[in-house]
Amino acid sequence: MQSIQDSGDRPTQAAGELAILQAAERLFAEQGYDGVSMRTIALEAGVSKANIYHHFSSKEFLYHAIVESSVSETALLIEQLADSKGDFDQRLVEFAKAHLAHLFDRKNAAKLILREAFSGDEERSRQLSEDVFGRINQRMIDIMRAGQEAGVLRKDLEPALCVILLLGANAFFFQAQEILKHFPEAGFAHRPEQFSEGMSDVLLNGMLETRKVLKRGKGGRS
Amino acid sequence: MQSIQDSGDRPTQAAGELAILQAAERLFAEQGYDGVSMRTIALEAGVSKANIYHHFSSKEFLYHAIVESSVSETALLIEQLADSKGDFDQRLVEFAKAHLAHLFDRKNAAKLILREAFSGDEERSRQLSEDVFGRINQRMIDIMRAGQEAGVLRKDLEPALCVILLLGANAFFFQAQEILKHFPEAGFAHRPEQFSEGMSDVLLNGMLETRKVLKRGKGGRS
DNA sequence: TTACTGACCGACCGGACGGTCAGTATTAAA
DNA sequence: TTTAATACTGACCGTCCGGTCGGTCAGTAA
Repeated sequence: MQSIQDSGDRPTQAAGELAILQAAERLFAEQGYDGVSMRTIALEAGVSKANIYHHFSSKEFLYHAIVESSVSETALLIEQLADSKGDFDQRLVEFAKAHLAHLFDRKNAAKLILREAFSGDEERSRQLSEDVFGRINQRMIDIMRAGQEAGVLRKDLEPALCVILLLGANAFFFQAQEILKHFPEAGFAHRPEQFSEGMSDVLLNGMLETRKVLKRGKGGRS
Repeated sequence: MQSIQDSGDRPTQAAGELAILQAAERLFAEQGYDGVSMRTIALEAGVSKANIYHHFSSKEFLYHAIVESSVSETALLIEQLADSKGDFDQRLVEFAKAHLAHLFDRKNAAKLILREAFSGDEERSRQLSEDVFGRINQRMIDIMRAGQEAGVLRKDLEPALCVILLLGANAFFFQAQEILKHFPEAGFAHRPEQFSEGMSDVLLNGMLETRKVLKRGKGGRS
């Protein structure tokens, strides 16, 4: 539940340091690097600005500490998710659902990483590709390949494309949720797992060799 | 091709004003509101900082002028796209392709709007919902409904979900392209229209009542 | 008691920020 | 050619920025 470093990696973590990290993570996620001042972070954390510099050598350093913490934690969790067992299509549906749930669970970290990824900075995006996306992308591609060899997944599709469509749909829904809530017709905007079901339904039906009925109570309204 | 106000809405538009708008659009799209200073815009536009204030009353105002210009232009173009003729599935494929092409064509405007949409600001996202996304979303939903009544589109799917999956896939690809380029397996990262084909293939096969072969040369490698 | 440490603070620095203003070119109608 | 408006500029303002510095204080080990 808590965001940053719940168990100490040092014997005694100063009370202020944790407060700083938590406040900074929230603020950076909400307003971006340039949108947040060290004064605001200090105020939010209930410490002096000088105290931040006692723990972190610069604003840049503090920001990266948070990003990297989010990155490594997220990468780990998602890699674990990708290790699920079961049928190919079952695994995919479960993963999609868990992945989306994770995004909302660690909202700030996810926002921060997406912000970082889409910032347009050449160096950052390259590094993120290696640290997070590359690994989980490769993991997912392996799963897709296995699905193809098992004769379940269509062989004429690029595995990477399937992965991007799945992860992209989740990422987009996560980013756009606030906007989707304004659309009266998009009831799923308020229920991520409902979106997940529908999304998996469409994508899997488009990607599998033979169609499958995923929903139980299939009778739609009207 | 040019970004902002090619035909004058005033008899003589000051040379500087256009330069300001173009520079500001590019910079805001690349670095966001907080990341760009009025000094930088002035320098890039080749005018004095005071001159910007002669044409625009504040930084906020300049920013909104650009966002709104991007919004109205984009909304118009996309609504026109949605008016395409032909078979239901043909229309959808064509639209998806044109929509993605448009994103890349008007890169700065698209970046700006997405930035604005996902900024998390309650008011902004609400306004954008009404001004751009709401209208084209509704237009697309109508098309989907027509597809359902014609018996082409699966009736057990929420139309809004189909729309979001389609537009979301494009938006995500546009945002993530720089990152995708780092993935050796994702060849489509360098060719948007190739992504468009694959994406339409999967989505349509997942959404149509009966499957369809979209690709002509279907034999994939290996 | 002394010596030392890490956590923490208020006050301050140079510089960059958004924004203003008096004044100078430039243009076009009279 | 005068006049009036518009386009434009350099110098300047108060504020806030990231970052520094001298110093306080509680804890602890010798």
